[in-house]
Amino acid sequence: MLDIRLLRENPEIVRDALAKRGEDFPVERVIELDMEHRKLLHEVETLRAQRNEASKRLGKTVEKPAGLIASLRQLGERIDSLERQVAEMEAQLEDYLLRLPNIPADDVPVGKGAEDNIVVRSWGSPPNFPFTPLPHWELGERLNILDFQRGVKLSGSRFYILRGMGARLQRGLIAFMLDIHTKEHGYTEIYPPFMVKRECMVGSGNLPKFADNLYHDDEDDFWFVPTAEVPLTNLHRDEILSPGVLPIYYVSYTACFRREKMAAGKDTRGIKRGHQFDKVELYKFTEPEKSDEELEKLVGDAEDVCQRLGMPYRVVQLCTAELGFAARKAYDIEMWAPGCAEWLEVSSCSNCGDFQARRANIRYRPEPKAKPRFVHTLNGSGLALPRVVIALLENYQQADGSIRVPEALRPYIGVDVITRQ
RNA sequence: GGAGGGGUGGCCGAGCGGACUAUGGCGGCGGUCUUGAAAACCGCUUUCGCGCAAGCGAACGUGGGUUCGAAUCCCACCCCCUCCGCCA
Repeated sequence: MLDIRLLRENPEIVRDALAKRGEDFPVERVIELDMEHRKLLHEVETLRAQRNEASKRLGKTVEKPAGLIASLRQLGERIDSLERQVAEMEAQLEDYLLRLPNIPADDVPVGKGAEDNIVVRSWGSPPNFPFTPLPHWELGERLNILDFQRGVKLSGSRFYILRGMGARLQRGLIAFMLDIHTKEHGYTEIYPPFMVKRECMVGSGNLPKFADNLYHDDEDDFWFVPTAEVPLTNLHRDEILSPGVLPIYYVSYTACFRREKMAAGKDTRGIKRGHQFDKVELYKFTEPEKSDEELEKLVGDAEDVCQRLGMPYRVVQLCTAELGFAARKAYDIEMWAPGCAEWLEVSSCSNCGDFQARRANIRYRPEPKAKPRFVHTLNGSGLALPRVVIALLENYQQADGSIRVPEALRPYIGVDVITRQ
């Protein structure tokens, strides 16, 4: 959520940001509504002050004059009706504000699509195969560690089964990543609920605008998390953090659930895009002045995982049009997958500034007794599991279809090579 | 799921129709005293909105209602505790 004052005082900044993102939004209508709202609020508060004052006097009298009570009743009715109008306007205003995306940072490249993203660095080089590398779906089925048919039997398209060393590989990767981030990068591990209340989805920015990508339980109004970013953001919802506690670093493993309502058939092959996937997520709460440098460090923490796995990757800075709703600046990390010959997004690291902090009301006190300020929040995958599994299978495949396990991962997997069981 | 009890400021806890943003205590901060510290004593200790400001308004789990006026009375819901039932 943006500060309404920004719209009041510098609407051109908001309009400019929307144009850069390529989004439409009724900025004028919101400004108008805000003005009407304040006018009415002022009116109702003046009347309330009158009532409070008269009511206080009435309390002190003994005789309780009927005329005064009658006129106060009338005043009360007027206040009541105005209050309803004010509440209605507030609800409207809030709904608009909740649907307004974050303002891109000044150093975000302006662009219209993925082709305008900028590759900021690359690491490693694609392996040279003396044979034609296979895509992971073929490798996985030959090794009997991926089972697509039975996934569909159980749950339909975009579901799959990991079997034997496939499941072990994913589990090992999760433990491997969690260990790196907790032991070496200073993150505290959190195991959160996978279903959360509606307010949490609003706090993180997923509701009200992106309801159609979320799974929802009607009976109890639970929402399935599309990423651990949602529960992690809300860990400190409605809190004022004490001086000295920032920055806070959290890392969390969760399953993630997404409807992925896109063109049927897009990315359906393999395990690249399922309705359920695992992810290790990094999250930071920082002081506003520190969030830019913390984003760079966050990306570095995610890259570290790629490097230890020896996987070729590149870091891409997202242009304005590609930026997520809540983000003011973001980088993606993409691993090269030689079998399906594409760059796979294994991480997206964003600085959300105070956008989520405003929605979720997360503040901190810079000094004892100082006025609370909104924190900045950052999130990044560290990393998304199925895609790392894809890249690993495809990069480490051998001529006989077996998979070498990267050195660093061996303690977690227990074997040096994955072969057909 | 059933029965009973309860939700008040950072924490404990009083208030049960008007002077209550709210007694008191703890914790925290500042001061007096002291070579220093402790003790004792004194003072300060929520947040948001509107407004240039003075100031005004709002919040006692949440939402409704009664009333000139609600932390206080009524209704619904949520959460916590205890007991029972069920359960990985």
